[in-house]
Amino acid sequence: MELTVAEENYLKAIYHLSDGGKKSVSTNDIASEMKTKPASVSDMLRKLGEKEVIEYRKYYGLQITDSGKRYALQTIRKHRLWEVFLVDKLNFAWDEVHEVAEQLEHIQSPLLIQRLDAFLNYPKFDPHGDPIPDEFGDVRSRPRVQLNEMEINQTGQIVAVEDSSAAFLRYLDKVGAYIGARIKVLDKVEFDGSIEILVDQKKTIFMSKDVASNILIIQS
Amino acid sequence: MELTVAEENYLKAIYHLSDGGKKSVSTNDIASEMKTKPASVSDMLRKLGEKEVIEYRKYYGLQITDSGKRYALQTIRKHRLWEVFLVDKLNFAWDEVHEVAEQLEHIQSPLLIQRLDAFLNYPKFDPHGDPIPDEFGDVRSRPRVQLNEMEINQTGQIVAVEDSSAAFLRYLDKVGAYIGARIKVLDKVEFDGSIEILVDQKKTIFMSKDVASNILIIQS
DNA sequence: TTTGAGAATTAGGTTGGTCTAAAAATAATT
DNA sequence: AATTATTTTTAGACCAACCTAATTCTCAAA
Ligand SMILES: [Mn+2]
Ligand SMILES: [Mn+2]
Ligand SMILES: [Mn+2]
Ligand SMILES: [Mn+2]
Repeated sequence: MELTVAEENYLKAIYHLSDGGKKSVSTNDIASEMKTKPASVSDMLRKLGEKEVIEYRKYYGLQITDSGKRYALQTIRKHRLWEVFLVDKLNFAWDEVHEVAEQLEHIQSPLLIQRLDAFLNYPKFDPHGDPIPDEFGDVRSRPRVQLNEMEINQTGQIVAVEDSSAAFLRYLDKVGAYIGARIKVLDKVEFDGSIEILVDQKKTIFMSKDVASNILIIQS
Repeated sequence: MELTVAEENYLKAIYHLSDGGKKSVSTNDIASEMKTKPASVSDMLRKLGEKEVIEYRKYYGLQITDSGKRYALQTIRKHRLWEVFLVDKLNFAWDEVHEVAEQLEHIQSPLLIQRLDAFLNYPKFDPHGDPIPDEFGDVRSRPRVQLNEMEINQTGQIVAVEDSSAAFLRYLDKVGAYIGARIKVLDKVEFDGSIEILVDQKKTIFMSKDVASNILIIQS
């Protein structure tokens, strides 16, 4: 069975809003995420229910099915692979890729995705540090901590940011704290929670607790 | 103004069928090209007329406007750039690319196309030897060379013959050197100017300088 | 110059995706 | 427990893109 572009977008939104099927999602939540009206969502939920990618009980919410999860993860996989392509190969900035990936994720061609994946050297994370599901929908998830929660002398790798505003990304770019950078905590200031880190064993940078709390690390 | 995916596809078909606005096209021609019914075409022609990308007089056919040509050439440009990407970067065979390019050509992002063009090193021809319009819609008139003037390792596509005698055409047929065939020069013999070429990546043929000088190639 | 074949258009219907406004169901408050 | 507020669904409509069947138009042959 194949899904329409709109169905793919709804399913992806449902997957994200429900945190992979764990939390419950409301019609209004979906509507605001999709920038449509609740009436349109009700209509779509009925259709998604008929296609059995969600289990839908009127007025009582929905549950994404295993089939639905597979579709959602497939779309997420494509979205993130394209984002890697745009950044790594076409020199897009982090904050320029989303709109385009939102379109590219709907291109139908298993061969294309397989080849793209190989061309990009089987990346495991997208430019925002989010994990790329494999072709079976498996997501390798490693525990991520906020940089401000790390202790002195602990080390790790920057894998994601929680604030992806252009201003924040520009700041990171400027100080050289890019995704993938290896870091070590050199010092922490008790008073205000600010932190000093060593980036890639060569550059030392200071940042406020506020900034650090928006940087996600996988420790190693 | 923006065109829908369907409108882009119709306009591209009209552009091609009319040979860039030179020949007249019938509703039935469009219908069979687009694999739709004539009734659907009439409907679409009315819409395209309203958007002034064609000039449409009921029962008397249509004329693509300058605006329409620009849109068509833009879509063709994107289609062919993506084909180059698929073949050069993702190792698609040149007969596997069309379906996917048919989808990719509708992605809306001027920046994407600009960057893709640069990434591919500003190619002038697609994998089928068709010219890629530049960002202003200008198509470089395709310089044709005689096969005997090509050098070893150069590639191209057979586009015409200068001798159209039955005997010559019969010969071409026999060796599989038909119009449209992609060729690569494998070897040249200094002594008599004879040449060895690879046809469609599978068949090797020898020909005299005399024969080769009657075959016209667009290099790519 | 009438007529008939074929081409093209219109009429009316379907599906997907959206909307507003009205109605119904659930949740919260008194 | 009753009433009000909020959420959700339904009703009815619109637009894009298609379809089949009926109609209209053009053009060439009788
Ligand atoms: Mn999307
Ligand atoms: Mn992302
Ligand atoms: Mn297309
Ligand atoms: Mn081509």
